[in-house]
Amino acid sequence: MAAAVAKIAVSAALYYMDRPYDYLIPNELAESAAVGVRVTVPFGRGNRSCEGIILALSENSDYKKLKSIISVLDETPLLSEEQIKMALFMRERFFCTVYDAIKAMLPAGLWFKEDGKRRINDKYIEMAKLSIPTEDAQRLADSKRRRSPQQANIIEMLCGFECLPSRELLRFTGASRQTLTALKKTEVVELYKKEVYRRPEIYTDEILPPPQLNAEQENAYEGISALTKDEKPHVALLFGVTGSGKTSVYIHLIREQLEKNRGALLLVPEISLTPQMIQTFSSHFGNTVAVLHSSLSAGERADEWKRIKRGQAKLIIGTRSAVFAPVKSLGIIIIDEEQEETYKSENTPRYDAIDIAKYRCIREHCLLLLGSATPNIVSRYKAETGVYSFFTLPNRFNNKELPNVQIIDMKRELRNGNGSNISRPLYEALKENIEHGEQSILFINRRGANKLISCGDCGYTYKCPNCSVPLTFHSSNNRLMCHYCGFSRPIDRECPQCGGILKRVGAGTQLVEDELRSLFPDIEILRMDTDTVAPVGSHEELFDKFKNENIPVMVGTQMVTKGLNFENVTLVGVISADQSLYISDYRAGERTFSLITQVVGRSGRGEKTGRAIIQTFTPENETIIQAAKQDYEAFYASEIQLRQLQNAPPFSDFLSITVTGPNEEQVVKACRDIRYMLENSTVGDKLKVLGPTPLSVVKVNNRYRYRVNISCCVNSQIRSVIAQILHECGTNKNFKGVSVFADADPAD
DNA sequence: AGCACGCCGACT
DNA sequence: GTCGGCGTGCTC
Repeated sequence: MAAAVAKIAVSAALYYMDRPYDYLIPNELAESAAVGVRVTVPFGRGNRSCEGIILALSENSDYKKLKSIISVLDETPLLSEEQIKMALFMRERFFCTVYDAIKAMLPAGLWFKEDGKRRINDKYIEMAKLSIPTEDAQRLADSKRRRSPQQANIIEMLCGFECLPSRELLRFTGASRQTLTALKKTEVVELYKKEVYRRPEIYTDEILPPPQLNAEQENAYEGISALTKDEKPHVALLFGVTGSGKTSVYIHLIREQLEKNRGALLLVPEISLTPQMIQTFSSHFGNTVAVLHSSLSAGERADEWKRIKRGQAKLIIGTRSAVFAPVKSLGIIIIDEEQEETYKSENTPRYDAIDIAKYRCIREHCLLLLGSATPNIVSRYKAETGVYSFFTLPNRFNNKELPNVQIIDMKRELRNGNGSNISRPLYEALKENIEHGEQSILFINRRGANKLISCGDCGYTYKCPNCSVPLTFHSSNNRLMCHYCGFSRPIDRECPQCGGILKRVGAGTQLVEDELRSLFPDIEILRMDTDTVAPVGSHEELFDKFKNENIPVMVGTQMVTKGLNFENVTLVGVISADQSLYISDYRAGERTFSLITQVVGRSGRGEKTGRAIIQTFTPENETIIQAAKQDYEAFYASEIQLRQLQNAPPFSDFLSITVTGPNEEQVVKACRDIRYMLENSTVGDKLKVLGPTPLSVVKVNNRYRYRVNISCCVNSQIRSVIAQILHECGTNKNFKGVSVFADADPAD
């Protein structure tokens, strides 16, 4: 008996009403309605049609009044049974709908737009090849030489190749389209369509041999490689100080897997900041590499996806969402710079790529390798307690010396009458570097600080009318903008309140650049921040310019800290080390340590020993001192004690339930109700509930945002209580007008 | 969310 | 009498 009923996840379902809905399969769709295909179904009172995906087939249903599937959208299933299982896992783990999970798992290009029209088509090009044996063709070409030289040229050219794209063939021979068509008619040449991939350009010249490993690297490689041979899935942490050559170890591990005909997945925090890394991997693995990241066009993304699915690409390098790549017989997942927050998604589904990677490793029997120069405290703790295997590369490659680091007290600078962003010692060092023709990088820690506009007389600042934040100045369009809702307005000539003079405050890149220009008027300065680098690939251009033209100074935010190697950079300045310390988040210390360590590591990558200058208003701060010494172990030792005292991760997990809505009292009230429900639930005694607390930016787009924080040891029982509460919030009329979502270990 | 069903006020 | 206000409840 054929299946008559399909269990379907529908797109219109909100979290609290998300469950498999049963639909009848009409006879004419009996063939095509398979598990994993998308369908359209009527849903709700009005029977408006919405998209769904078939999760399972069944012979009957407990439900009496079934509706029928309207149409089937895919010829072949988009998802395997295994991927459907993963979507269900994601729903449980990240409090999202099955459909949200599936959307995150597939490349955007595979989807119909909501209007149902725009779809990514396959791309074909026309190819030409000989349809007669080469010797005959050669003779034919000779005989045609006088009467039809164009035809002869084409035939001759094709004798040297198996096949050629028609376009190229015509371009090289200078022949016209008609000539080629004539050859097709006489059945000398065959024309056919071949599918091509819209591939993002990657550099492949010749395949380099794997790099030589030193004893330390060899050791780590051997140990990790042994884990890949175990039946049991493992997680390993590779702690390698900056410059210790983690990448070389990765290359050997990946190579080993590819040789066994297994796939490899390499996740990086942000592709645009790691062009050097991609180039390195391309030069070792050539065309088996696929690159996945957010700035690919829908077509490119869909094509890379196909190459992976067909097994043509075996090493996939990508950002967070690449963790879903359909790699054939996966052997290893490597997550580089695992402490980075970019692996956690900030919008629905709020998934953590590391959790997904662990899930895949268990299901697909492969190894998960987390790599970092400054491991996440939780990961390091798991390594210590034996949950993860632990490997270290304690020395810089070739035992290169660490940069000399100097901490500058900015309070003292201020007392000595220097109110600028550049301290005296930093100025001296820059001057010296410029004189020696060596390069310098200045890093601006912009978390928290921004380019504000304020009145010099009355102190007036511009506020966003929709959000509770000041507006920041953008030089690219000369307007004041809100980072949260996108509101913008032109800048006034004078203070709208008192008519005074408006000026810029805060250590924005622009401001530091201006200060540098007045200190060093004849020197070229490169500025790198989100203002200057909007278009795709422009990071790379700027980095190349910096390197090739030997520009003396580069000023930038976050993006100058990532894995770049510039041999001639011998000075790194951290303009303001403090800002990220004052964010009320248990990760603040960890983040600051990692950031400073990374920037300092940019200095002295070449022959010469580098130096670094860290400017701070709190020179006695332990974290800053430890980062200056690049002493991760000392930092870990003090941080883990602190975590124990605070009962923060890894000693407890954090979860949050966030409520947003246009009415502040109502939002706060909803939070209180949720808190009450949590405390009086069956797991109430296992939770510590805090809040309601406002988010750091309490109002965005005219919606207030408050949250209840839960500290506990998460388990499925607790998750199901939270799911029940979310369900209650969706159905109970007291929660009308507010929206509620849950998040495991929120970043904010 | 989005839509129908339902039960009370001012209109041809 | 009835057109339409938005409160209530459900979605296979």
